[in-house]
Amino acid sequence: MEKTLKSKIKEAIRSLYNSEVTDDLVQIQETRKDFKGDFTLVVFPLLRFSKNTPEKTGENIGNYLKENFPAVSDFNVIKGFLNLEISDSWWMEFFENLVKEKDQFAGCKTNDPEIILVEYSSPNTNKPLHLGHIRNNLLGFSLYRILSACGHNVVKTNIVNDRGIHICKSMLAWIKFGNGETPELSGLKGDHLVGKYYVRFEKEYKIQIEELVSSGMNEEEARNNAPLMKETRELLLKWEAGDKEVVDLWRMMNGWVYKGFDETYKLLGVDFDKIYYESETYKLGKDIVLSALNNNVLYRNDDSSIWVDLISDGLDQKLLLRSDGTAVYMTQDLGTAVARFNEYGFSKCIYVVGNEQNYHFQVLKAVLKKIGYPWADGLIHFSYGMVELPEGRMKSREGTIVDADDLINEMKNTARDVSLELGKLADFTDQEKEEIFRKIGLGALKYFILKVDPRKNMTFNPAESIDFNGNTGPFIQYTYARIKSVFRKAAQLGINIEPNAIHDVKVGPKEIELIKLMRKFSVSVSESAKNYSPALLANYCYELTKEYNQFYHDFSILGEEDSVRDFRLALSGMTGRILHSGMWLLGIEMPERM
RNA sequence: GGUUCCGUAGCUCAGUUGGAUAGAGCAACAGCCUUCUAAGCUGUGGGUCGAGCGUUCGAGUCGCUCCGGAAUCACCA
Repeated sequence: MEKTLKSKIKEAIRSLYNSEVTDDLVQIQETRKDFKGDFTLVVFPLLRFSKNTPEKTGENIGNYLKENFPAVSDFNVIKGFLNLEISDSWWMEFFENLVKEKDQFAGCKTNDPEIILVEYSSPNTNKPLHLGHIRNNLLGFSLYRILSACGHNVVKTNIVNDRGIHICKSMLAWIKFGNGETPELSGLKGDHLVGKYYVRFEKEYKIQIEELVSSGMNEEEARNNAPLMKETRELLLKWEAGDKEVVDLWRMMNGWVYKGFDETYKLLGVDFDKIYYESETYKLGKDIVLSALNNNVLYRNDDSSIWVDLISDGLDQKLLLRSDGTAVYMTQDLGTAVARFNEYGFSKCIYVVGNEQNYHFQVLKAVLKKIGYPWADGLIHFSYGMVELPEGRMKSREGTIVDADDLINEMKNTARDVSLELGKLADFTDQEKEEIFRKIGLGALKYFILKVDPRKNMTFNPAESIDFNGNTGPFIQYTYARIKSVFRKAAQLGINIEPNAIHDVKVGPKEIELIKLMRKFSVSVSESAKNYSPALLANYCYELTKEYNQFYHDFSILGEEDSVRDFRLALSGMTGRILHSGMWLLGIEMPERM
């Protein structure tokens, strides 16, 4: 609509003032609620063509449009704003086309589809997933769905940090204190079991440090000389040397962890097309660094460590390979990026990684470009803010980490408590009930996290997290369930619920309001894709839900004469379809009843 | 100290490429269940958009300077 309106307005200016104007001067926006009209043209930028007052200019353009463009039924001018009213018949026509459209995302499709990689999750294999990972996974997965809906070819990838000193800590603690404990024997989820030994390591390590400090050593020395740390380093060296016993243990414990992660991913409803392992990409990274050294792009320090100088890029000098020749984090990320490009030839690779790594990704991009990979321009760090608790940041030392599995369970339990207290779903089997509680609990969690602008740090209050009122997932789910309920009832009454059953019917402002909001659906999907922000879409879903709820309360649907009833059924059905699609893009399931 | 990000109602958050009188929810108070699901709807109160200056017809939005908070500046990942 805006597009045709725009060209009509340009036509008007051509005819009235004999001038050509550029698109950016024709500013069209939705009319504010308190004024009459649907779209508003801001006339201020056009005054230099009309050489007239804002009021007169608005008047002239309005008259021209009303005479030459049937969709514009009327207009009014307030100060420098020309409010245009779109005819009811235009809106009805729009709505009927929307109902007929089979592909819900037809309006969102991009003109130039790209191959896009989205990396998310990126767990370490020494501890279970926590609340921060949940935000990461939800953002990444939702981004994948939104970009796909816009017609891009999107690959979901994950990089697992399965190598390094941290996993050796868990291994060592398991060797020393584990007594052969396994997930099967203990009944513990694999990632939790390994995490338990990581915590145990830190605990024992701390004791050793304290002992050394009290015997007169300074803290840094104590950290390096604690027997446990020495043993861990030996373990790492053995791993790098390929010691069979160590590698077997590493394989076994990582296997436990992966099994645990898979369960959590399944609960969250996320998955991946391709998983990369750091243990497989760090060698490629080393090769890249060494060959760049030969081409004089990098330099070697006196102690034979390898560095890159990025001072001319406004960055610093950065280590790429340790003096003993082993890889650092950056090394493997270089390797992973190249491996990905070789495999997929992406035009964009989006890294969903927390904002504490902003600097890392600036460097990664700069190094790749320096080495000579022009495609590095397509690397995008999708940086999101931390999740804080009301008491402040999550800290593992203080035991304030919110575990992902625990949280998901807690959400389900709360959903169950609330539902049962409201006395709902009495006629359902236990299994059906559990399925609905799962959808509601997770819907609450996902929506709560996704509705916030990703860039911002957010506060997550576990106690109040499952608010089922207001701007929440369950509110939207509830509205959807009610729409479904109306249709069940209609079917019982033998009413034809086919969505094309729209006859001539007089529409009121409330209906128009709903249709206008429906029109914004594909816009908000496109905007979400462009800004990499599922939050825009989430807030749109809320807006539509709120509008529909008022409609639902103000009007009866089934109790009207046939033509009105069918129209309202069609409106309800379409609202349900859009809400379902929107929430699906966010990875949120919609229950048919709740 | 350098760099990047954030600051909107008591709390949690929206606010499209700069547009009209600043938007929700929660919390508080007052109404609405014989009626398609009350996990809902309606109403009331609540603001120096961190502060100041600038750019212009117009600034929560753009620029500069402060103030406050976060992250980062590792031979950790």
